Parts: sequence; structure tokens; C-alpha cells
Amino acid sequence: MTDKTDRDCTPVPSGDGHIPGKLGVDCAPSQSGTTSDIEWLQQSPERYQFMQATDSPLLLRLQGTQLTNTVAVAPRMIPPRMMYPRGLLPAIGHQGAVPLGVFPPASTRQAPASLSCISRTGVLPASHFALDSISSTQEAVPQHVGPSSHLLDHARLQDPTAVKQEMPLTGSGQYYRSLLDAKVRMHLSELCKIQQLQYLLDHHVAQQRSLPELPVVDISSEAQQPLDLNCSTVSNSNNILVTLKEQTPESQDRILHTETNLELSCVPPASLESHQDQETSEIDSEEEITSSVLDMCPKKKRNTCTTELVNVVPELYKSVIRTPELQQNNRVVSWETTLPQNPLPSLPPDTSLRHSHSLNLLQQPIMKPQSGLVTQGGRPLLPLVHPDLGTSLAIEKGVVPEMYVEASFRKTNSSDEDVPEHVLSLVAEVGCSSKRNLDTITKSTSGKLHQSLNPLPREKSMTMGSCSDINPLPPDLSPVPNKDIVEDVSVSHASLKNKPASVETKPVAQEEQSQVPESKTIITELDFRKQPPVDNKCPICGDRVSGYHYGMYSCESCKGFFKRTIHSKRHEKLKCTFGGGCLVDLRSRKQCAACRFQKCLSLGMKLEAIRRDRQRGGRSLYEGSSEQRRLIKIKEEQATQSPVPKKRKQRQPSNHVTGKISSTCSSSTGNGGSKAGPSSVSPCMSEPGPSRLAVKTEPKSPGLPQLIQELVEQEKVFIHQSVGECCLSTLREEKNLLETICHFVNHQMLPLVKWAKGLPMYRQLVIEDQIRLLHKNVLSILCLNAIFYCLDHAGRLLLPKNQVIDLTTFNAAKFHQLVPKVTSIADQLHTAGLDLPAFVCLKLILLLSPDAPMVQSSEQVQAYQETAQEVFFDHITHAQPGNSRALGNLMLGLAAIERIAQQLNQETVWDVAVVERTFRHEEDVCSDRPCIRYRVL
DNA sequence: TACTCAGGGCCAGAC
DNA sequence: GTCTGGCCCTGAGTA
Ligand SMILES: [Zn+2]
Ligand SMILES: [Zn+2]
Repeated sequence: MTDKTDRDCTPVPSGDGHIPGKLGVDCAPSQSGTTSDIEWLQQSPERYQFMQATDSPLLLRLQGTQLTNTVAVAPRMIPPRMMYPRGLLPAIGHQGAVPLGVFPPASTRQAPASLSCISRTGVLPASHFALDSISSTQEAVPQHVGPSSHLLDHARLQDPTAVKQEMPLTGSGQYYRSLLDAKVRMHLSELCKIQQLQYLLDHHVAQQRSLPELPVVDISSEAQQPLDLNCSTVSNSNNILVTLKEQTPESQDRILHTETNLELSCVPPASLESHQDQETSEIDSEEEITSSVLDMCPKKKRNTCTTELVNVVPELYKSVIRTPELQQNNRVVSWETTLPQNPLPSLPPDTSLRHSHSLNLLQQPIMKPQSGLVTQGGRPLLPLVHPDLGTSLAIEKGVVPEMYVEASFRKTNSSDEDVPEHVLSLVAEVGCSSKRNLDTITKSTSGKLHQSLNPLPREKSMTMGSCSDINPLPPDLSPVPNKDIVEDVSVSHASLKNKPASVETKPVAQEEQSQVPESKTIITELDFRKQPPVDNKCPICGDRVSGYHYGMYSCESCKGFFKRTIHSKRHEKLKCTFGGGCLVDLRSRKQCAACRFQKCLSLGMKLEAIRRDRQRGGRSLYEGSSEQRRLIKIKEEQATQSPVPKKRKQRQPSNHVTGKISSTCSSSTGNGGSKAGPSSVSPCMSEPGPSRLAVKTEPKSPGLPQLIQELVEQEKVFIHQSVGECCLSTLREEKNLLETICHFVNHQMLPLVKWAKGLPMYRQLVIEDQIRLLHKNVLSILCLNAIFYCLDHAGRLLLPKNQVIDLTTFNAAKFHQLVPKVTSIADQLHTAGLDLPAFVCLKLILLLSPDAPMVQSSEQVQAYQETAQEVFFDHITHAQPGNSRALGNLMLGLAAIERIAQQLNQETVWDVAVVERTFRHEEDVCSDRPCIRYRVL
């Protein structure tokens, strides 16, 4: 049922129809890799909305005798009353916050004794979302049905953190993009479930109060199993009792039945009444009203409108209005239009519409980025805009005020500081991390920027003009952050640590001054791999950072945990009992070792940093090690500053320089000699782009299989050769993409030959087969090379000697899809954890494709390819234990590369004689006579 | 030679 | 018995 992609017009949003991983932008994936982060966000209304919603987590604090949990939820996406199910979720086994969108299994849910809700506007009165009572019964019975199709289980299956595990921190924005998309997908699917609940409640209330009927919806007719929800009114009160039944598979033969009863309060607070009157009158004074927060009473309906929906919780009372105009345009905002296939109805321009439901419920004013907004640190401050969202949207009263999102970009000017490469700092994490980001932004901009955390003035929020009319930074807005939130967060952290609370709760401005230079760039998540977090909190668990451990800054306990886990090989069998996605923080870090370990990995800890020989002391050199970073920095300094040798003596470090060479360290040839040399900075990545090659310049990692070690060695040969051949001087004039590709291939032919000739297995084939295989697979191999080494997410090839080819600028004619396709494959591969060992394996697998024409010993080739595949599979399984999707995605990516190469092959002509001559004599004949030309049509 | 850093090991305490 | 996390040891590299 999860694979259901039926997009029938179903009136009630259902959980599954929405899941299939299609964001709105997917219809134009071609743009995903060639845009800035802001543009990328704007491509998808869903992304944008999610972004808007999650940049300011609303804290829902549950206080019980056994629980003091902080739950971060998306306030603008989910009306408070919809937090009830979520609010109930944290339980003993899952202490701490529940990541957005992750429903812990029913078995772990527990009712809080009390519940309060804190937003940036202050503490919301409990009456707004009072939880009157809850009871829960559980019983385990033998499972007699097929797989549980319960929607809440889908929520877990769709756990974004599970996807996260597949995503390496590549240093580019891709990680964040992928992560965000995963979360958006997750969120959308969850939203459908919430809508079901919402619909049911609305329906119930509508009936109960004789309000205009909702469109009739037969939930049970859904192909997907809807939530098993029942509403009933509690006698002698306004409260509604909601019963939610769930089935959670516990094991193969057992299924856990859970029944949760929520009693929801629905007494309108007095304050709301006057507010509504005010609004109604304001609305009445205008001609073209499309919708408003009309009150719940049908008698107050305007003639031109039809009130269709009401809500249970008073402050969220709202109406969906059908106007003739909207109906004409088929853009009625109602349940129908908030369906999965059209979750965000795009509105006619100049329609000031107060959205009524679901995704649109909590939108913000739309603003266009203003380029002039640049902070002192060089980071532009951009209010995010989604052009499809219409011109303006009002703020729902009493919900969440407007806020700007800070986007930081790679700094191009030089600086003394090791300036981190920024991607959107707020996008990536919800929950605690967002909180941290929120704090950070608040701190760093306080007093300087009008980074408003306050709502727009009322008149602005009520009547919006076109987006360009709106000043995103009204000068009169107070920049003062909500003190409650800032302090509250600090306290909650402080209370968990053995630090004096006063340290933590001192005014943020002071803290900022004392710790961070004014111009210091905000540290984003990726940066703790380069420099310690500003708050000195372990990115994994929030504890105090004790130093740089295994590739990232982390606390002592996470360091110890990682070390122990590897040493004991426990990581091979770790499995999350909750299906992944457990929160890992100071309090909960001991709850789930699997998720903690995954978090360690995903945030940057390196398996390679653990010494197999267990040698103490010394310096390590693995990708991302402090030593390596230092060496790179020195190299860069030398390269950029002066040819005069530094006074520091440069040693050539070995992998683990301990004086003794572990026996496992020596294998294969070369011993990482000084030529292709260890510690030499990636030749291909010398200036821009991520330094993926760094790892390959170190000596062999002892833990890797022999084949991979040899492949890595051979890769060095290729890189060494390739850099010399990479010259674009003659390329300047070429405007044709194919021509450029051919040019590139011709220049890479000789390095490829030298590389291939040294490859294990391949070199044992007869030379004719070798030539044919190389000839047939050159394009796919080079494509993979480009993806691994030099393609950035903007579709540029970052080449040695600071050469950059912007592929997007080419007149690609019939290949206009090519670049976006390749960048999207690159995303896929990097997301799936394409590391150097995997990469070299894939190259070999590509080369050893047995279906190349005229190959004599195709069986032998096939056998070799299978061997390479096995090694590759093994590597992925070990590198990403428990991540079954990675393998599949890598193979899919490979297949996609082959298809592209095939397409290119059809458009090009090979001069086989030249290929053969190059191969046999290792001469660069291509410069005289090209190996490959593109077909001129 | 003292110091720093980032590995590893040890061990009391929690579970 | 296993796991945790604070503390200390170790040794390469640096000043
Ligand atoms: Zn930690
Ligand atoms: Zn877990």
C-alpha cells in the first residue's frame, strides 16, 4: 500500500497517496541541481512551506511525573490541537523530544500529566489546546492479518532520519537538500493523516452544532486504510472524545493493538470573540473578500460566501469560502483542493486569501528576497519567497509570527577564518537543532538586523498587496527576540548539565560577545567537522564538546561510545528497535545505541579514524582528520602565499604515524610513496569543490579489501595523469555541450588507458578485450568520474588549475536534459553514500560490462564484474550497516549513468584506430587526431 | 623540552 | 555482565 500512487481525486487526504516521494518539484527535476539553494527551495511549494514551518519550532513541553520532554513541532503547519497525538507520544523508552514527523510506536506512548505549549509569541493558554484526559490500553494478540497498514506506522516507515542515514555529508548543499526533501515528504504524508483527523473532528463539530455540512466523505472507501478514528461528544460538556485505534506489528506473529482516547476541549476562549468581531467588520468593509476568519456561527456568513468548515479549537476557527471567481477557476480551497495531488492550490494573483486548511493554514506573508540585505558577516538575509504561493497571505491570528530565514552562502572573499561553506542553515534540522539555529540567529543578529520575530503590524498582515510591495524588514519592527523562548531553551539545556544555570541563562547578547567575534559566521551543522560549534555543544548529543574526535567535534561520551562500538564490532549488529529515527540528546543518548551510532556516522565520525591496531598516541590521517585538515591548510597557504618554504618541516605522514607500521597496513604496491603521495591535496579539487579525493591520497586503509586497496592505488595513477591532461585552454570557444564532452574525453583518454591497464582483473584480459571494454565504457566511466570528483550541484565541473566549466551555459539543444540528469544522478549517488571505495568499485564494474560488443572472453569479463560487485556490495553493507536502500540507489545511479553514456554514444563517433593506438602505445594521439567526435547532423 | 592534540585504555558506576 | 563516560595514558607533531 505504500506504493500506491493513485492520484484519484479523493476527497479526504489519505496517508499513502501522498507519500511516493514526489515533491511538486519532481515534475521539473532538471532544475534541482542547477540552482541556488533559495531557488531550489522556491521550486517546490512543499519545500517552501516546510521551510517556513520548521524554521521556528514551537515547543511543546510535556511535564509528567516521569517525563519532562521537549517536543519540537512545526507550529505553522499543524494547528495546535493536532499536536495532541504527537504530544502524547514521548514515553519512557523514547525520552526526549520526538523528531518532527516521527511517531513512536503505540507501545511507547504515554500520557503526560500536564501539557503546555510555548511559541515565540509566548505561552499559549492551556485552554487553547487543553488535554483533558487520556487513557490508553494495550494488548498483544496474535497477528492474523497481513502487514499492518496503519498510517502511523507509515509515519515511522517514512522516518526522515532513516533516509538521512543514507546521506553522506558531502560538504555540498546536497545533503541538506536531500534531507529536507525527505523531511518534506515525511511531513506531507503525515499531514494527510492529520487532515483525516481534522476532517473527522470538523465533521463531528459541524454535525453537532448544525453547521453547514462538510462535503460528504466516506473515509472507509479509501483504498488506503484510514485512521481508525471515532469522535463522540462527551455528555454535559463541549468536549469531544476521540478514539484512535492502532495496530502495530511487534514481531512476525504478534501485533499490538492500541487504543488511545483523547478528550479534546473545545471551549472558545473569551478573548477570541472580540477578535473575531474585529476581523469580521474589517472584512465587511472590503469588496473582494475571498475568505476570512469568519466566526463559527453560520448566521454571520456573508452572502457571497459559503462557510464549509469549522474547527474544533476556537482560535483556529476558520472558514473555507467559495467565491464565484474561485469556483470558476477551479481553485476552491477546500478539502478537495488540499488533496495530495494538489496540496497547495496556487491562487490567482492579487487574491488576498486567508487560507483555511492544512498546508495553507499557517502561511506567512510572501516576500521577495532583497539583495541588499547583507549582514556584516557577508551573509545575505533573505526572506524566502515562493512565487507560486500567490501574492500575499495573511498570518493566522494567534499562531506564529513572521520570521525571516537566514541563508548563508559560500563566502568567496578570503578570510583569516576557515570560513565554513554554508548552506541553508535553518533547513536541515527541526527540533533541537532548529532551536539552536534559532538561538544562534537571534544572538548573532540581535541589535543589528531587523530580524523580526514579531508579527507584522496587523494592517499589513490583514491586507496584503503584491509581494513587491511588502517590505520584508519593516524598520519599525523590534528585533528583540522572544525572551521566553530563548531563555527557556537555555534552561532546559542547563538543567540537564552539571553547569551552573547562570552560565547558560545569561543574556544571549553577552554570551555572543564573550564567545564569538562579531563578524564570526554562524556555525552550521556541517561546520562542526571543521571547527567547534559556537555553543560548544556536541552535535550528536548536546553535551559539552571535549575536542576533535574521529572526524568531528564531539563530546567525550560520544567519542567513547563510537570507539567502543567499533572496537567491539557492536555496530555490525546494532539495530534500532523503533525502526530508526530516535532522538539522540543528552538525556536520551543511552536509549538507542543504533540511532546514536548512526548519528555519529551521519554527522561526520569516521570509521577509519578508529585504529585497528589500537596503537595509542600519534597522529591519524584519515579523510577529515585534524591532521589532514592541517596539512591541507598548510598546502593551501604555500600555494597561495609564497613559494618560500615554511619554517615548519613538512613530513609525509602515514596513515597512522606511530613509528611502527602495522602489518595490516602494508599491502599491494607502492606503500603510498611520495609521488602520488599521501597528503597531496586532491589534484582535481585543488580549488573549488569538495575534497573527495583527499582520502585516496592516503595510504591504504587497512580494513579495506585487497581489491579495493588496489583500485584506490590505481585511482591515484589516474588522478595523477588526469590532472596533467586536463587543459581547457582550447575549450574556451566551444559552446556546444557535446563538443565539450568530446574535447574532455579526448584529453582524458591517455590517463584512462594508463589507469585501466593497471586495474586488477581487467589487466588479465587479452588486450583486444581490454580495448573494447574501455572503448565501450569510456563515457560512463568519465561520467562517473565527473560526478565523483568535479560536478557540483550547480552543474559546474570544477577542474584542476581552477578551471570551471559551467555546463548549464551550453547550448545543449537536444541534450538540455543531460546536465540536470547528471546532477540528479550525482545527488542520488552522494546521498546513497558514494565514497571512494564504492566509487572505485563502481568504475571497475562499469568497465567490466560483459555486454560490450565483440568481447572474446565475455564470460571471464562477467565473472570479473561479479567479483567486483561482490566486493562492492560487501563494502556498502559494512560502510552503511542496516541501510538497505543505499546499495539499491547506488546501483540505480550506475544504471542511469550507463543510459546517459549510451545516449551520448549515439551522438558521437569513435575513431577506433586512435583508441587502439592510444591504448597500445600509450601515446597521446588524441591531440592530433581525436578519438571521439560528435556527430554533426 | 614542554605542550597540544587526538588517538587508546581503564575503571567506577549505572543498568 | 554489559554499557557508559570521565579520566588518564601515549606518542607524533609543534613551538
Ligand atoms: Zn555527544
Ligand atoms: Zn533508535
